Amino acid sequence: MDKGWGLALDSGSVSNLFPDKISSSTKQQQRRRRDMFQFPVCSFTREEEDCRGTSSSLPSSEDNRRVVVDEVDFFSDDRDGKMKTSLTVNVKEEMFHGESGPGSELDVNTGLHLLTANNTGSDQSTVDDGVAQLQGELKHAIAENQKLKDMVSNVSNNYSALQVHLATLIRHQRTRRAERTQGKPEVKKQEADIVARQFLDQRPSAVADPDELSRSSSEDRTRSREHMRSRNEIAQLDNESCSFRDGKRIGREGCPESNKARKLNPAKPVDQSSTEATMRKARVSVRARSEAPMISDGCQWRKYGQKMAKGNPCPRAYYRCTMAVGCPVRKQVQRCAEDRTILTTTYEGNHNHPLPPAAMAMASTTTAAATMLLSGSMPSADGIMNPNLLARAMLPCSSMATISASAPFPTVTLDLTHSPNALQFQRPNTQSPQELFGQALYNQSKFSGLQLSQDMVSSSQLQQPQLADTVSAATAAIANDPSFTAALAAAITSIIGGAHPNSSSNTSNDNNNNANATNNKQ
DNA sequence: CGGATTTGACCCGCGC
DNA sequence: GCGCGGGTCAAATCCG
Repeated sequence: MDKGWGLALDSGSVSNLFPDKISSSTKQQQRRRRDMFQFPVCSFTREEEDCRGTSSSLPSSEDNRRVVVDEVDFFSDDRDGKMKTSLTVNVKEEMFHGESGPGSELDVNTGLHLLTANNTGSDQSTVDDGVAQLQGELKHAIAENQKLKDMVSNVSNNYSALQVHLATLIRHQRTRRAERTQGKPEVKKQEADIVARQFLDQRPSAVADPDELSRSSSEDRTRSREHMRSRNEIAQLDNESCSFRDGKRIGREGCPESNKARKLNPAKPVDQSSTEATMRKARVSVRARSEAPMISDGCQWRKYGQKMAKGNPCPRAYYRCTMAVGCPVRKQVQRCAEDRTILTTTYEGNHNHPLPPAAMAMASTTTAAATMLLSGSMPSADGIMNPNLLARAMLPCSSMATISASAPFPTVTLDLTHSPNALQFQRPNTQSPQELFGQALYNQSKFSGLQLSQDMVSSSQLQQPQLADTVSAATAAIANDPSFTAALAAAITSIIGGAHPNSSSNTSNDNNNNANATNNKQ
């Protein structure tokens, strides 16, 4: 009888070495067994087996009988010479591949074997004590693991909020700087008001003041038109109380003064307003191949319009984020005219609410891209950055990342359609399209944070030497320009937010289901 | 019945 | 001034 001592860990739980339950062999485990990642462990009992690498523990095509390993010693620390506790995992398999035949069923024993350094008599009570002690340690580890998970989750959420806050503050700072240089106190004061109110809008919707909510909601609805009315923003804000009453729109004709005021009160100089609109309206466009009508990105969207765009027989759909009341994020989805399998999704705005892990990769990446774009388009101490350098550095896994600063809105385009790299790091079979897409973006954004934490990037991702130059150049540029702090923060966020893609699979699946349900309706 | 989607109308900026 | 195109609204409709 072959007695196997292999250790198999679900790759999805590598980050969690202490699952909630240490279960004995179950049918479910046996089914999952085939999908598990196996540690290469050498055999210590078979003399004919020497440690020649990972293949020693894997079955060969000629011999399906599993090569076995006796013991994996997890807790070999024997400093005090007392108990030496080993966690051993038994895997007894008669056949490795023959699960379909009778008698070939896997017999997996994941029981704990405890060895003691001074076990002269193999005292059963000592073993029991060891089991109890180990179970206690496991419980403790499980509890700590859960705490750490919670902490990571909290940090991610806080980072999202801070990101929004930071962008607002930067905007505010620039407004103030412009105020100092151009000195039009009255108008500028109103601008500052707008900024402050925008920040109020960006708070999570949990703020409970009904008046505030009503105003926030109405402002959000009108904000969508800000890019059109940027020259007359102040006048429009003054008229909003007329256009919306108790949070309900009373019609465009309900306030005849409004349009008149817009035309007659160009309260803001063109250059400043356009700058502000640009800050708000930077867009991130993602091109990806998908047969689905919409790429699932972890957020919930409500369709609010559809238009035929010129030069494209495919209609363009307009979506609004519905994960929180008043979330300003919108997206446009349109198929490419030349290649109908390519879906172009254009994102605009920052979420004003915490995001589920599945949406973090996308949101962080788009935020990072937008921030990077805006930072690059702004004069810095070192002059103006080359935006395409930024794009390439930021998204090196994408074969094509371009920035278009042309009117009306600066847009970063991330082209995933030619990028096998962007999708090649996936676990096979098990990921939903949403996870694949989010993971691709996660990989990209993680790569963009290469200099921040190289150890976080797997070696497989580093096997892209052609990217080294652009990444290094971007690193130098970023290091020399403090204005990229926000972008770096976003990149860090993307790392944190996507650092546990596997552990977020439940959430992402939920969201994916929701999104698919939405898609199916379309 | 309530929420999501559809779709025609409307508004606005821009170019001619 | 007018027409065009992009973007949004909201009543009507659909759907679970």
